[in-house]
Amino acid sequence: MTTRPETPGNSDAAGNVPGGEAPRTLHFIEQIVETDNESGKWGVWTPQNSATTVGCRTPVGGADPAVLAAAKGRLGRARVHTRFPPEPNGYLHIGHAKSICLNHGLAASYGGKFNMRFDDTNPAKEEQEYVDSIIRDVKWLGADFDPSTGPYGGGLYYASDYFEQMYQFAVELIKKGKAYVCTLSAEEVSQRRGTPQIPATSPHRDRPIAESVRMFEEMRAGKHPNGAMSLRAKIDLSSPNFNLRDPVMYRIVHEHHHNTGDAWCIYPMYDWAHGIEDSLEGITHSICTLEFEIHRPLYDWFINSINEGRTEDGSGPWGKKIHHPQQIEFAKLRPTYIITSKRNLLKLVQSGAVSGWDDPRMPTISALRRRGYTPESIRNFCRDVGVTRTESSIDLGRLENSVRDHLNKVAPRAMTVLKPLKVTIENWPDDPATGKPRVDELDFVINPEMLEHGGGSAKRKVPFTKTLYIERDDFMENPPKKFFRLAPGNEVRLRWAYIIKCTGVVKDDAGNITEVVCTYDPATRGGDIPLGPDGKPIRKVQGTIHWVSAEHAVKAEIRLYDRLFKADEPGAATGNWMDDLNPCALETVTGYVDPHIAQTASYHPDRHEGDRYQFERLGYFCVDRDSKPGALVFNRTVTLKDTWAKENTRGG
RNA sequence: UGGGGAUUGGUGUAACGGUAGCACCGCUGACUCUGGAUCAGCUAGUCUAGGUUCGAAUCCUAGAUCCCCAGCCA
Repeated sequence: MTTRPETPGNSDAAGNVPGGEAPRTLHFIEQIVETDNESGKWGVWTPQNSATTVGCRTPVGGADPAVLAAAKGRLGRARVHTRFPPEPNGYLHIGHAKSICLNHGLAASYGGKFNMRFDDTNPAKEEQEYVDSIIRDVKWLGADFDPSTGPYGGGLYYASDYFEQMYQFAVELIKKGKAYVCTLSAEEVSQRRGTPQIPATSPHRDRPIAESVRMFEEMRAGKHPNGAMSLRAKIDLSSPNFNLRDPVMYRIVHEHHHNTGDAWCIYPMYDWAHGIEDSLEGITHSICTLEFEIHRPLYDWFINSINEGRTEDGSGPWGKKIHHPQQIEFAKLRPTYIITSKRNLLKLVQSGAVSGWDDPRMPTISALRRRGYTPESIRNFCRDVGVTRTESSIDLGRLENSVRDHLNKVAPRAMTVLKPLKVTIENWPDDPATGKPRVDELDFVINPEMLEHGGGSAKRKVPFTKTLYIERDDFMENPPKKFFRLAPGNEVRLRWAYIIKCTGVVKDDAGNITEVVCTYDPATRGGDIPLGPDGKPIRKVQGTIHWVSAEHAVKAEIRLYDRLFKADEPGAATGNWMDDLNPCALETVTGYVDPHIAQTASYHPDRHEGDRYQFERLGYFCVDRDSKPGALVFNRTVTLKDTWAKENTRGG
């Protein structure tokens, strides 16, 4: 059995931590990398190829010497160089996270480099806003591509920075008789595409080379309108693989580009551009999703065609051979209960079904961040689901479990009441000095998990007095069996405080319960349970509920999020995914927040994150960016597991 | 009815001709000042049919099912 290599850094993007969990078997791409490393397929890192590539937007100018030293440890190692190449035509979503973790994780595991590259070859769809958001999201996820801050950073690149080089290569292909200018309209090309049995046709594939060169120059010079002509590769009009039926390499698009402005009016197609981008950057393993598998012959054909007539030492008319990376495909991540198509996500945003790309109900990285997800939890999730060529769908519950797992360990606890019910402790004493109800300051353990993990017994105070709020769900006048919470005549523990007993209820004219009256037992303060003569506790309460002091708690807007879709595969049954939108995916309530949290919780614009907490017995919550001084807004990231609710529904 | 892929418990994933394992979900129980967490246990699987072999999830043959491909999108 093969297992993961030792990680040069402290932890890789896949989330493996030295000395952490048991070694994992290698997934198929790691096995390819290992095989390549053993055979020396890609050579080793040298000072030359370790330096940043031409076109890098993040040169290692004032780099931290320590980071550079780490990068130096790369020298002599087998070369592994990956990249994440999104088109900036939308926000990144959870599916992209898998690719980011995979690519960055590979670079980190094998002491290689990871490039961030924008595949920005279609100005009609791309925007600077998307470029900015993608950079923000990739960095936040922890896939540091900046060579001056990340040991595996290979730099930031734009495909559009290679346009001149791509153009020169295209001219070269024309001159080699491997490409020609075609004046068929898009519609005509489509009509002549043929069928699996019938070959395509093109009247222009034998256009004289000189004429194609001249016309291609005219295309670049802007002498022709959109769609008037295109540059096509001369491959095989009868190939069963339609990608090889003389695919278009360049089209005319008179449109402003977010990076190159108006410098160009011809733009390379994906297949032509992508291999060149990978090659120029020295990428070893060009990882993409399964639907590109059928493009791989074309990926290879283009690079081989450029290399035809080229030599290793650069002698001869065409110069030196260019690097030929290996394309590898894997199955994309498809979680249940969400959609990831950029077109449909855009529709959600534009239709107003959500408030924006970072609406916490969205599956985008920025939405998950706003919702309270941690980068660690997303990385762990991506590691857990694995990397294969099998198309599968992942239960969204696993993502939710992942963030619960992480937040359980790191989130401070607090008590907050979402749907309040007033509780009066009728035997609570007054303070003789003021004549008002006494205020008790009780100890509250900030995070019992950290306590267990040796993180100290950090505590803070929480005020208790005569009038409290508890959760409305935690009281029932006529409770079913196995209801461990408050009910008439019943005892319950108030978390970190006293055991109380319900002695009565107050109702309004309509018969609704407006208040619960209780007595408290002073001997049970702070969790103490009086011992009997036999040394054993004289009683045991089954339930512990959370509470806040009515006088001290602070009101806050709390947004309770649920899944955006109520179908595990939106649209599968209804035929229209919009029909499966969950109308209850957002419920806003005014809750009563622990006064300590109300004072200290804040949003951090620099990190685009708000403080995260566990509101005990309810779930994990974080401060939203809509918060204003004195008016906090919280998002519910995810609920806690609730076996009582499950039991309750099961029982009917 | 062309070509390219895929198929292991409910879900995801290991196995690389030699004991079908792991995780999640689910179910039991223990523990617990969160009906949380933690711990222990249980349930459940090789798409089908042939063949090769001492031995097949793995190799061969045939079939089934699902996904991708005929953008001047990526």
